[in-house]
Amino acid sequence: MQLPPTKGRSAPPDALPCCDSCPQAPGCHAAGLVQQPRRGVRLRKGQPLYLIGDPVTALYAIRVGTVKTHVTTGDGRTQVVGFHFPGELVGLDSLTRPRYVSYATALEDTKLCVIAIDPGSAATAAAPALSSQLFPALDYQARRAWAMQTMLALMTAEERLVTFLLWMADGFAARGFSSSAFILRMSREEIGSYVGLTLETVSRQFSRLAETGLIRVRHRCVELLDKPALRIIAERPTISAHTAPDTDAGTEGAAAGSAASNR
Amino acid sequence: MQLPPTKGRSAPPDALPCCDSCPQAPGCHAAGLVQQPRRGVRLRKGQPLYLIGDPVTALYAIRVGTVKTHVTTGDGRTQVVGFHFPGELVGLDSLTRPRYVSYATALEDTKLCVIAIDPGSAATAAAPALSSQLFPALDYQARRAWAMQTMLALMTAEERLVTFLLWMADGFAARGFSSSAFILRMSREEIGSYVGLTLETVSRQFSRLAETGLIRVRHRCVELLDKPALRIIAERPTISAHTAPDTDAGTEGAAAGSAASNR
DNA sequence: CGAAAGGTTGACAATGCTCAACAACTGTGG
DNA sequence: CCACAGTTGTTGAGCATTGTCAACCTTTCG
Repeated sequence: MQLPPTKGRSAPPDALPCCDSCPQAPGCHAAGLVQQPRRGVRLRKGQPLYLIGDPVTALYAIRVGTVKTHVTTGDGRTQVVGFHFPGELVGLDSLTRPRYVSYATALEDTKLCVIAIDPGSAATAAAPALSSQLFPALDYQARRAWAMQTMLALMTAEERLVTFLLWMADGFAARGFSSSAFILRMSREEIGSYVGLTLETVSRQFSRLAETGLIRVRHRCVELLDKPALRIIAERPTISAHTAPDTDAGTEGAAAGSAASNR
Repeated sequence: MQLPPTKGRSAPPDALPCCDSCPQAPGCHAAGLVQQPRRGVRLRKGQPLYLIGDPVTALYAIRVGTVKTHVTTGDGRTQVVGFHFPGELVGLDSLTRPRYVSYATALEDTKLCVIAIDPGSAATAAAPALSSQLFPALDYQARRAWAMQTMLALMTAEERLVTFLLWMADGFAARGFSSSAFILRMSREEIGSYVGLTLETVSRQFSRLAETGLIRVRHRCVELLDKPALRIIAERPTISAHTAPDTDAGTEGAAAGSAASNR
């Protein structure tokens, strides 16, 4: 946690047992990605998996643990761009690039599979081989980025946090865990950075939701007490798939008529 | 502009001359995507290319014109998710899905190439065939979504608009046009929706930038008078690729020490 | 046990939104 | 070609949400 960055990267690549014994095998985004036996990496809480600017040599699949990807801005601010959970791939955003475009850091003790990438071949040679496996993962990534965009553009603080909690809940549910009581692996500051709020606002909104009886928070332990109500809050500014396709709502130019506004 | 949605889609698919005569041929994201001769579509200002929920039958490459992709939210608000310019692909975000996940609407009179997609095969059969061509486009899309995410999460109104203008300028420059004087094809409201602000704020910030002498605005006509100064404003909260990787700045856990904050 | 990190809460300020009036431009029909 | 209506853009005043600064509490971990 206080180790110099290099330490994390040189972590002993002890060979872990392969997918057969992996708890994430079903539903793993890396399933069948490479045939050769994979190496593993272990990270302790706070250790970096890779740094921005490092040469891209591998893609990682999480076996156990949680990882955040993040960047820093010109004026020293930190921006979390993603949280990654067991079965997910880390490093996808850098796949076509020679060097990583973000940091990846373990939020807790974490074990990962290393999926080696032929240096430089990512965008070209690897494409045919990987694409059928990678496509779903890329698609997933794109869809999530897209959801983030609409969330950041037009949600209030409350809506953002409720949405975030429901995303977390869905993630836990997908992995067979309770979706109504779970532990957040990240700090308030990291949550805030991710959803575009300050840590104080995150804390306040959590308190407010708790007062209302919708959730229950103690430290990083969260209970969703009224999921239907939460869903309503979160889905207020969410995309409506088929909003009356026959009305002229779809046509542009007439958009000014509607009371369209942001936030 | 006031036509029923169906009209736009049934626009006469008059066969346009192929890539040889296309002004966008160099740098076109669709270059070499499909061998067969392509059909074309023409849209007039305000006409939809496709509607959310329509079955995905094609990908489109813009020959001339500008297209916006947008969605509507549960409470009736509109969210612009992308502006698309000549040489770019439209419909990528829906490529792996059976139905379009957004609207696409022409912002001005527009001509497009139709790249037919075997229904349902997008995610599977098409993958090997298309991937090598599609990869750059998907990568580009991912990178842009990512930039949007950081912009929406931590930029002020001024920073967002300057960034937007510079993006536009880069786009024009890449197509051989002046990057210091150009015409915005979209309304203030559409710009605002895209960058997460209200149209009033957009207007006000433009005025303020004009007062400062950094830009010059009349209607939709924009001149960038002091691009270096604009760059400084925009890059203030922008990702720094290699921020002193050796200092402890990269390590997490110590992040609390730095005055990291959002917005 | 004590220090450090993380979380909560309060007071205040400011950015950006809402409502509203008005001005400028576009396009259309007489 | 002009006048009008409709649309788009500008500007102002007030307000609300959220950020800032700061103090204090709680948990964790050495």
